[in-house]
Amino acid sequence: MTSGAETEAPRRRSDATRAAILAAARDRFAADGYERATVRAIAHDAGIDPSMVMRYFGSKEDLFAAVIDVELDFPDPSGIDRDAVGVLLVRHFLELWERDGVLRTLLRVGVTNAAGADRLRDVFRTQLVPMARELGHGAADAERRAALVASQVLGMALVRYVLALEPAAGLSHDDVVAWLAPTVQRYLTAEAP
Amino acid sequence: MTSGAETEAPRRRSDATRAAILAAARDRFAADGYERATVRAIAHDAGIDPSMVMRYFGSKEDLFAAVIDVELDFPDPSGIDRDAVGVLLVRHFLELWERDGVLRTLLRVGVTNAAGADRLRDVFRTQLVPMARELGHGAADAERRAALVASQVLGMALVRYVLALEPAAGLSHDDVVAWLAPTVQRYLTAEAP
DNA sequence: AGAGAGAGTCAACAGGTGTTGGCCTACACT
DNA sequence: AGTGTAGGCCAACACCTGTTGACTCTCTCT
Repeated sequence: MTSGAETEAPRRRSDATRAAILAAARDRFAADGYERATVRAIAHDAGIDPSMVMRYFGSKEDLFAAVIDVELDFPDPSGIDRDAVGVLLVRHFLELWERDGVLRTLLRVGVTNAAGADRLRDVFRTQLVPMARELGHGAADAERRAALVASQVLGMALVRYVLALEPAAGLSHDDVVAWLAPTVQRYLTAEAP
Repeated sequence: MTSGAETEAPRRRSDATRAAILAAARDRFAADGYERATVRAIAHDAGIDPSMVMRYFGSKEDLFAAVIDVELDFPDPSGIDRDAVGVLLVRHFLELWERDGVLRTLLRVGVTNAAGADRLRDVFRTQLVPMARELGHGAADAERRAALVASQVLGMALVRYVLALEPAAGLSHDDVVAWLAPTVQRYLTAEAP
């Protein structure tokens, strides 16, 4: 993230610590899941005392909420090329998954933690469903198609980043796009079977 | 493990307890994941003392190993109908997911627990890869195709049973088959892109 | 009937967890 | 220079975890 908005320099030196805690927490949650990512381990990674985590974020749960509260700029659904939406979406997801660890964190934690699952459903509802609606489907149909897309995209993320199932984890971006884009394209634009 | 050696009826009344613990553990692991499924909670569900869990299974880890050690009879890969493999596989998976909770347990735990992830990779390697090979693909290609199938099938299980993403969770079996079977069919039999 | 083992309970342990409050230190401002 | 305060550490708390060993009950076999 290049901070272009802030014209003033970071006055408080606490800002650096706060950022360090957030980064350490993101990585630990992504690597270990919610329960096994201990406050002590996160504090150790950030180079500070565990009690500082509480002072800055209140509780472990609030810290996790702060981690998953970042923006996940999806492509603008309005005016997308109807025939290229599959390629566009798969490529975009690959970049999103690999840029920072937020989506990986979300997936790993969402499986056991209610707040994580909520946020995941939220991403689905505010990003994927509008895109399906933009392609001209009614409300119920759009939700169904968005869910199908989610199943394929999340499934690939699962085998690739969480389970690290070897052949999937080693596929190039182009390979993934070549195989998955037609699937996503069909889920979004093909006639209902 | 089907105990083929014992021809006699279950003599010991401990067998009932053992089964009760296994069932309670399966459900708790599936519902809460590995860490949050405590030995105390499992024992409570099974109606016995926590120490009995240890006496019967040695440790929590061994208990989990026993839970995921059950057979998951997949369809015989030899002599399958090449053009119907998509429908066959998706329908079979739906039944497998909903019959007992083992696969759901595996998915939920596999995300944070190494043993669960191992077993999941094992299922993939011993069941899905041979099926791809049976369809005439070389070793590397078969693994790639099997991984693609796994991504779609596990992804649907994820949104449907773990995240309970509403439109997906409410789809009928026929709907799921109608949408997913062509995807799986393409991953297994279409020419590589 | 008596003995022995199988099945089960109880209470406690050692270690790890999130969380809290008191104390120290170093900097910024007057 | 003196002082207030933000930033940080330390030690402890209450609780929960997996796990253990001693004890009791109850059936079965001789």
